[in-house]
Amino acid sequence: MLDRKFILENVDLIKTNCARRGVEVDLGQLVSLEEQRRQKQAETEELNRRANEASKAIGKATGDQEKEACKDEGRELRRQKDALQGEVQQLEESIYQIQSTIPNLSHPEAPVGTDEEANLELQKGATPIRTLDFQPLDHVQLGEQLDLFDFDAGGKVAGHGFYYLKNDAVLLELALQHFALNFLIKKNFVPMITPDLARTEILQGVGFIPRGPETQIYSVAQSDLNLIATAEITLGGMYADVVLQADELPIRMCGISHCYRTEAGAAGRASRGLYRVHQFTKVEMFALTLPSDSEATLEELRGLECDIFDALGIPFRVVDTATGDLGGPAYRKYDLEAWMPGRGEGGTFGEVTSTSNCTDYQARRLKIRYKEKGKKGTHYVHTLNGTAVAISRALIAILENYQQADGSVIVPDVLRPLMGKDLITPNTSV
RNA sequence: GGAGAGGUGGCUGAGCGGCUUAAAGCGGUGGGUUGCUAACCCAUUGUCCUGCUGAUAGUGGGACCCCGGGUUCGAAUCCCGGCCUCUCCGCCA
Repeated sequence: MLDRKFILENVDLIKTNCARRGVEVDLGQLVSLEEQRRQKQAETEELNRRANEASKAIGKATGDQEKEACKDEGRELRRQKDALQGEVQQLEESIYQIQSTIPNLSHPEAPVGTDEEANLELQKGATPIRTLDFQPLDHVQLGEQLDLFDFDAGGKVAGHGFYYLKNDAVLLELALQHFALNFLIKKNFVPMITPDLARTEILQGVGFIPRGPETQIYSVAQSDLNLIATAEITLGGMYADVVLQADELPIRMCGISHCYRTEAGAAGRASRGLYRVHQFTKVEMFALTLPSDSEATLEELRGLECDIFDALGIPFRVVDTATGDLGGPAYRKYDLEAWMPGRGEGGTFGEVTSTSNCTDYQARRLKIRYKEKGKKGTHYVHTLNGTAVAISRALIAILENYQQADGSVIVPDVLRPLMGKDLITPNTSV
């Protein structure tokens, strides 16, 4: 959420930004409602002040008659105040509703465009794409041969989009988690395993909209709990309503959680197998920084994501996400897209990680602030998030890139000690 | 899950319908005293919204004693609901 004062003082800027992001917002309505709200708020406070005065007068009043007169006056003033306050509250709700649909500002260098077509390729990973002298299989076929997944059982037990990992896929998942964690701990991230459920209020603070008609979020019946879509929710939520000391920043965490997404309306092409699923495990980086540090931190997170996929030996490219594809909270976002030889016709890049600088957009709603010693007032921190490893997509990239003509899959160097084997074949499978 | 107790400023902790402008202590900040440190003395001390005066300084108003409702002229204080914490019991990997 953007600051209301800032919005009112920069209507044209916001308008331009919304247009770039392909978001329609009735700013005129917001301005007019806010004017009314302020007016009525001031009147409410004045009535309240008078009512407070009247109440105090009762204590000092002498005769019964005088007291009754004061009571009547107080009653009447409170009645008027309550009525007006009701109007203020209604205005406030309408304003908040508009305000929360306004996306974050955009980094001046973010490519302008309405959708991912406008994303700008920034760099390639260290690993070149292999030229294969055989027809590559996709991860679903590989998994079938190697007995790594059970999509049928997933469908039977939980429905389409769920799956079982089996045999070496299980070892791969754990090895990937462990690898990412070890890597990030060395980079001073505090490792965390977070709850997989969170309150609606927390989800909203982070920028997710549970329980709406087009929500991506599963919610638990007869409770205020929702299955999280990313540990960003729980890691950010940890610090909701907290005022930090400036010298406690930056705070850097990496959290492992399961991620649950309804993926409403996303079924079909290019989401075969593990690519678009309702549940997966993810190691997520999350950072709280001083505003002056967030841009550098975003570059650092991007670098770490590159290092991880370079270490895994997976070819990828990095794209600077176009304004229209940023979502609400991100000021700037980079995606890593790994080469997936079995995807589409002859292979395509598929998103494997994503890192965003949300500036103060999440912090404002979550009320995560910092204060500097000896200085008055508080400021909102900046929040950033980035995928270290989303296991399901990383599995696709590993299986498809490391496959060999005979259908076996070489285990990436860095995972061998964690997995206890160099090669996945039908025979070697657990 | 059941039964009790409780949630007050950065912390400890009083207040239990108007004497609260939330006591007191600790801590923090500024100053004083002082060979150094410690101790002591004085002053100061939150957040959010908002009005006014050229202003991020000053000054006035409103809100905030876990959250949301209610009673009342008036609620930290009474009532209801929620959340959380502690103690005991039960259940459980």
